[in-house]
Amino acid sequence: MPRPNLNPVKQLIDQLALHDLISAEDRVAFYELPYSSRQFEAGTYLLRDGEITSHCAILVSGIAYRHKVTSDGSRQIVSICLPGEVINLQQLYLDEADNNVQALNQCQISFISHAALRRLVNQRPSIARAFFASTLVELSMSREWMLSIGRRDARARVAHFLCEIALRLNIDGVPDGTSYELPMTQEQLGDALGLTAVHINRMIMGLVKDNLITRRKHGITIPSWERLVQAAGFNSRYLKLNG
Amino acid sequence: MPRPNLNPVKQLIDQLALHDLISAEDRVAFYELPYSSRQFEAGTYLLRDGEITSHCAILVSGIAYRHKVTSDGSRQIVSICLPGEVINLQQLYLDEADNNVQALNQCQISFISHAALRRLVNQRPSIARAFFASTLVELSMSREWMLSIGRRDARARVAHFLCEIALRLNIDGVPDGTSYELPMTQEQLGDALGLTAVHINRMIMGLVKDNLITRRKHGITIPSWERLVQAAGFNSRYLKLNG
DNA sequence: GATCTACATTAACCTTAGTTAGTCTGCCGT
DNA sequence: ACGGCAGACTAACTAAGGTTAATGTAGATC
Repeated sequence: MPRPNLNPVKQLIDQLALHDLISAEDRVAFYELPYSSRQFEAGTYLLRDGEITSHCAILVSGIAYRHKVTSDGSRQIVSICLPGEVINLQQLYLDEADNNVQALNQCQISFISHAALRRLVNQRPSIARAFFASTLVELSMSREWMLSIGRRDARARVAHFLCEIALRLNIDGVPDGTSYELPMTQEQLGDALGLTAVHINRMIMGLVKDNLITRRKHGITIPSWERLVQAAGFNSRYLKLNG
Repeated sequence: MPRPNLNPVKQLIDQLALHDLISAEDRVAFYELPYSSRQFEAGTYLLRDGEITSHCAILVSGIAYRHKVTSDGSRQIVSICLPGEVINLQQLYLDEADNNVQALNQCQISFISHAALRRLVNQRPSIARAFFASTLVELSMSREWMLSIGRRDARARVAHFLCEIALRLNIDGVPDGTSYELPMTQEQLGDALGLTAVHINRMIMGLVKDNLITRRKHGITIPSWERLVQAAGFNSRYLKLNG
């Protein structure tokens, strides 16, 4: 159920402010941007490989995933998009999209025209800088994801993923007993972590058996953050959340 | 042997100009930046995890690799840096480095102070934009790398890597018979592709046997670009080299 | 030339994760 | 209540890639 009065621009600013200061004047300038909003059902493509867009799409509520497909059809999910993120920031300056984004659950998207955003960014170096910083963080996250896929074993990979999402949803820290909804099938988890759904299932069962997580439908609960972090070899530094 | 009169700023501009237009005025402003240069031997760390830098380091000549290490010590190389790239652009706006960069062969690095570069970028939105675009391309490359590690089999992974490097070194295309030097050990290749050195060896031997590549020391020759591309499932779109 | 060292290469064997093929469960629509 | 379906779960088997260990080879050092 989408909350009715989420302000897209506020979401975006809050996201940018995670990694850079946004002055009061910048905020005012931001709030002058015109936008329009739409709801999309789970599964809808929010961006398609090859697409050329005229508007930036801000994910206001819901969760989406970004993925690429090899020439022989297997899929790799390369990131999870959470609210506040601009789904197609790449298209602001590059032409064609080279990846897909799909909604995991119902998503509200707000659109701001490239022209308006480019103008804002050209007039306000500090806003340009905030977008830049946020893209640098995205790059940092993608490097950690590579490390997971390339070098962690399946169990640590799953645990690491669960840690990352937990922390991104609870940026001030994850007290023991924290729960969150992860509306992903095990097949999608597999595509995210470079594994098969069957093996994801084995690993999840293992984590549950060892009481590193508990589950209820798509809800994940973390009884002990420290123990999960340990199993994952997780270090949150790459998320750049503190400072 | 480093060529004596490489101009670091020119290298940087050329790199940026791959993905965005750089006006004559921007170039002039660029050339006013003060810099200093140094040579580093193969193996030297050019950036260390945790480091805070005061200068941007432009790779002027040579090849370097960026890597991260898991808590239990295995290493994943997450990108290859070629001349013109700023090795630590992240540190211009974020504090601590969260990855390492090491020289693969002898590298010339030129340093420009963060302060000077920030000033330039603040005064010239078009330069800010060029750095942004180049970072977006880096992000795009890292996504393709994830796709390789997560979903391509070992043989395609090696072939894909060889394709990417060939094209980045020969941005106008790779005619049949193109050769290049890849100063990487098989262990480093393994760390780049999420495989072991032993298995890299098996795959390389296979590619040689099938005449997809030929070798001489660290030199790679590609007899048929089309066949290598085929074996790799390679599509260069993600490199954003044309347009 | 003798030796050292780093790296490439190969073989034999092992482990992790993939594959296939099912059953089970809960939810949805009628 | 019924059937249909997507997704979770399991088991048996396979295969890709990892591990270990040995041999080969070319430069570098003395």
